[in-house]
Amino acid sequence: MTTDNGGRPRAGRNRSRNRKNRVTVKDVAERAGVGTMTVSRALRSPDSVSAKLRERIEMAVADLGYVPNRLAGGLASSRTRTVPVIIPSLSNAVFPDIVEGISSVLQRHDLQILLGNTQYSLADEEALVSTFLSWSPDGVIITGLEHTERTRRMLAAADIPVVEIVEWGEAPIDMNVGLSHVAAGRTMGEYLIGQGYRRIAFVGPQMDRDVRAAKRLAGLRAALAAAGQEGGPALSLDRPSAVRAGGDAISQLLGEAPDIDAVFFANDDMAVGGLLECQRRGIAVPGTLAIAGFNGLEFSGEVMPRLTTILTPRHEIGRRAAEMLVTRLAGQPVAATRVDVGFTLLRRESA
Amino acid sequence: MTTDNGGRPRAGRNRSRNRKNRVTVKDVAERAGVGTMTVSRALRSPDSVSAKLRERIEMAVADLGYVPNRLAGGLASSRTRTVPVIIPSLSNAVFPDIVEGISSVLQRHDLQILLGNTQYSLADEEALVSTFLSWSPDGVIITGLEHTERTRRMLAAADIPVVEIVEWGEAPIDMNVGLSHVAAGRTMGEYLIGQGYRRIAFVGPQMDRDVRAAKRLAGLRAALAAAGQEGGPALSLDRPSAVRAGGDAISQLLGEAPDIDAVFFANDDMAVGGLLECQRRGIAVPGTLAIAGFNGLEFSGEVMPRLTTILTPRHEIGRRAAEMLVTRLAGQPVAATRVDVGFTLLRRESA
DNA sequence: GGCCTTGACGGTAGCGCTACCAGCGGAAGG
DNA sequence: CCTTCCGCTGGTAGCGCTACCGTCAAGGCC
Repeated sequence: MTTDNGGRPRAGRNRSRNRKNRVTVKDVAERAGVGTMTVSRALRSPDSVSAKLRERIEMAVADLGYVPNRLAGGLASSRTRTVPVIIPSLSNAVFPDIVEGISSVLQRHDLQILLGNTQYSLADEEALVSTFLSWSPDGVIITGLEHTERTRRMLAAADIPVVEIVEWGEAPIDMNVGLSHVAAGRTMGEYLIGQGYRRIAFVGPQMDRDVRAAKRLAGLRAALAAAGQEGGPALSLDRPSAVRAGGDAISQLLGEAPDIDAVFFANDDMAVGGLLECQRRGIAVPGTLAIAGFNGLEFSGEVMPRLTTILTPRHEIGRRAAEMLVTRLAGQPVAATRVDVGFTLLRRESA
Repeated sequence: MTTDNGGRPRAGRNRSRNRKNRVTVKDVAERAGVGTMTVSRALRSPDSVSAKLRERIEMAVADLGYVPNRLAGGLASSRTRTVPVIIPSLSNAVFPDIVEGISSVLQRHDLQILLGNTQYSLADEEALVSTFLSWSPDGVIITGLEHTERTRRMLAAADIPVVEIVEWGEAPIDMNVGLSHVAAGRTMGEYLIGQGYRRIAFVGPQMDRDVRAAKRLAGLRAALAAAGQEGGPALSLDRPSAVRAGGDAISQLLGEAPDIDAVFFANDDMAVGGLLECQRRGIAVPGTLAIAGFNGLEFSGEVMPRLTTILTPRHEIGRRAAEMLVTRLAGQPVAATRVDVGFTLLRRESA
């Protein structure tokens, strides 16, 4: 047992005891009566070792319970089978879906995820990239196309596959999978205008930091401009996206701009919050006020009326990003290095 | 630039070029006119180096853009500032909250998270633990108290702080933060019985794998038994928890056991799905059918009627687990190594 | 049958860092 | 003024693994 309930301060120093008993390649090599290199090869590329030795080595590994030390391997080869995944937040339901998609591919290829959370801060992102690179990762998956100059430089200099995800656009550092949030915002704007709404408000979370929410707003404004319309107010909340935030936003909007006839929320959780707030207040949706969301989270299709929203293929973004990375790592060419996964307007009842 | 758009297969082999240019402690030492050890010390424990040298070294580091190689450092010291976090799934909204809590503490202490996803499989968990340990992590955070014997052995032998989270119980490997899911299930059962419900059904996701959902059911059954009642059917779905799954479960239950008067869902997302399905079908909640959930996800309080549920302090679990780990790593004793964070029954309108 | 190719195998030299310990100079004490 | 002690500093020896290349045996060829 490693604990003694009282919580003895098990020093972080001096793990030598731990080491003394450690099984190394050398032990395996001796046991199998071969050289260390043969053991190393047998484990990494079994085909390059004769069947007989391979078998002996496998037995020795099993007998001794040998687990290779990845630090040593990584140091020697600068390949670590490690992929940092850098996202702005986990509380926004969008990112777990993406990470799940990434994870489904990477785990199959024996690649470990290092998770980093930037809190939508480019400075934090830069710090994360720096430490992650000190792990000699085999590749990097990072959210968005906007980074500090130093972040871009470090990633480019690392000479490993880099996939920028979620947003699709020009001049990625290396590879890119995502969608145009401006186009998505415009599509929703055009749809709402086409439905006859005129005073369309927008609600986004912390838009000074969440660039993609801001782009959706830009798209909406483009659509309004093209239609020669003015639209309604745009609200940038000072807290992360959440159901409750959407409800509060509705209350605020109704106070400030009671003439609005539609609200486009930058995220479904807020939109559903808005929808439910309307129900509580007895406001007819979409009769009095139309509500639209973004992302196509599962429960947006379960509320009544169902939420009109834009479905983003989050799992696919993660999966494809990971696949591109894996392909590159296998030394194969990646057919398309800039992938626009698009989006789908879900016309439902709320707008 | 590292890309050439066509996707040239950048070989995984031969990163020597990369290496050649790498700035090492030696370069910094030369530049600052000191020995490598002094550089190493200046970076890890600045106080043990004279102010003059420290300053010179800091300048050299900045000038050269030195970033220490963590693999080499880890190999030499067997300390890596790395903490694997092992959870069953990211798609269950519960776990992102926990990871967020962990992350908020660990990032502050310059500890990296290695994320592992077991898909509720103990065999996958064992494989994950094995690879993670080969990284010489400084500690481990792992979900649940049930593991394979080998998993437990490996973790105990690693001689690092281990925190088992989410579930609270006897004989943890090392430290433990969570709550009793049996007690929580019983509490909800007692409440429902107290409210006069008699035919109480239960719906859980993949209960052969999700041990904690099964324990909530066990708690409910204990409450029913104590009250001398029989309850209703228990449904174990064959897919992960989701809103849609809850709606389908309601449909199935109404077909199979139309006399039920309450449904206790093992998760809020399913419960909300059930609630919304009832609304679509015009079934009065709680009049005809009461609905209860579990976890206290945010939107459970926004639907109408609001969902009666059990609030679990997910962020707190993550935060405290990380804090215990950090305390141990600092060589300080942890006051309580087994922490029951408890739960709160949220009596609302749906049951 | 001798020579050269081919492929499996192993020795050795690092990868970049830190633990260990020795050295050295200055402060304190006799 | 010399000794003792202490704290800063740096040389050296690994940490455990893999890249590189040399060795050696087997097989193919003329």
